[in-house]
Amino acid sequence: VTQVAARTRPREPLSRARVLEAAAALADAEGVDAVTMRRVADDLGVEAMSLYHYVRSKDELFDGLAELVADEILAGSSAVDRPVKGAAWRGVVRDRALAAREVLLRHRWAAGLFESRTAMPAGLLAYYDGIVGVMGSGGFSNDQIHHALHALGSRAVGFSQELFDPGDASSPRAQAAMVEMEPMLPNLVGMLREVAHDDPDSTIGWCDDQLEFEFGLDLVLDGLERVRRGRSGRGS
Amino acid sequence: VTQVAARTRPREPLSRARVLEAAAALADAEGVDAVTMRRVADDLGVEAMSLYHYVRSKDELFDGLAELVADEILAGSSAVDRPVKGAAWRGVVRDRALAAREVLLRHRWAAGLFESRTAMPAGLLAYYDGIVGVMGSGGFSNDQIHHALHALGSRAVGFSQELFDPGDASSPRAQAAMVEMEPMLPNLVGMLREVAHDDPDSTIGWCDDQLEFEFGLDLVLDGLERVRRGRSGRGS
DNA sequence: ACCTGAACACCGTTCAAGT
DNA sequence: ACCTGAACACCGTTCAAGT
Repeated sequence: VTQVAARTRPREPLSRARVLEAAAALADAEGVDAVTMRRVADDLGVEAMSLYHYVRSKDELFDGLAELVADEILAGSSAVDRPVKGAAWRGVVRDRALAAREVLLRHRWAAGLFESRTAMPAGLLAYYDGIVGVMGSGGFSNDQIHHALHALGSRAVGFSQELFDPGDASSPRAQAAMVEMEPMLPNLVGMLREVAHDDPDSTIGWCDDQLEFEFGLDLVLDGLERVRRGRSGRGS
Repeated sequence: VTQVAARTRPREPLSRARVLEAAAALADAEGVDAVTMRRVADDLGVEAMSLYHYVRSKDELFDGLAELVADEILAGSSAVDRPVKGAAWRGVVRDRALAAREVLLRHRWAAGLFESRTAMPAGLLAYYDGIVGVMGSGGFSNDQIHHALHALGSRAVGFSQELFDPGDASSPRAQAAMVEMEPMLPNLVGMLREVAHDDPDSTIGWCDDQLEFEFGLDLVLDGLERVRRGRSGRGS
């Protein structure tokens, strides 16, 4: 796609940063499966083998992509930095999670990348370090914070699996599928029908992802605040 | 691996079920990346092309694997079926989530499969239908149940991303890494040091996955119970 | 009907060779 | 030093052919 530019300025030197940026742009545009060594090289107007001077392997290239996005998350969350006393921790953690979410919505392939990599990107570690700091200032014990990070799970970095998305609600095909499934799945279909009825504006799908993300996030944050205040048996 | 058996009984006919079972066994033993058409065929003592009589493509084979595990989850959770009135919903949903977790611990590749597939396996839909039924009997509105499923996310089917697992805690390599990272990540390293100190028995890693899974699950379930009782602004 | 062999278009990666 | 071309060992998949 950018081959014309590459030909016009043919001596722009390759670099690890340029390789990663090209791979990220390709993943944004065509999905993570489109990212092959040969294709990234092609977009850079170069041969596949040239990439190996800046990246040890394809695996390491994906590690680099994960770091790229992790750094964006860290940068985005650093903007949310106000003094934390007591219950104010909640707003800061919430806003940081939502800031992280915005980054991941720009790079939808990144969530899957975080899950598949074994090593945690340095930027993500730094992001977590900030969360730990905020919660510590808020009055949580380290043990409580540790549990809290697990309880938040990927929500802390702005995503949760969209495991439950029935897809396009209003299409004739979906409506027919609902009728067909109703005998097998009476409770589920009944629920979906009512949800769709209550909110006829959500024509694209049944589920407002942003709203549901915030509902789940708030549910966990509220629970953690109760732990912090000692109004729960947990976290002892 | 089972080629000897295949040679001994050379006329055992192929079938979609046998193909899926061979693929699942291979994934259990060597990870999901080892599952290639050629390798599955090899394990069955057959040529790669033969599989295409029972499976449209590799993608459809993975769909089949997801369905296999989903059916196991459904079967395992069906065992948890006691009368539900009011607050008893919580115990049933909890036990079903933990039963689902046991299945996923036997097939560690399945969680990733659920996330990567776009279509939800029929068994998982049936599982969710059961959860909706239980929560409905417990007194939740359909709208509340819908939010609840999103809030539970993958926890409802027994897994959550292990996004935050620092790995082997007690190895000299890890200890050296801690010292090295401390200036950059003071809060995180401080937390981990204290957690490791409080629980010196967890020598394999810092985190007891089962305990953390239950902590997060209970936090969400407690929050949902509060929603059910109307003690929260949410769920209106 | 069920299975196969050869072939095609793709991969990641190695190596020796170019400039 | 940086990039390349040919080659290797693997993929998923098509197609025509075997039994």
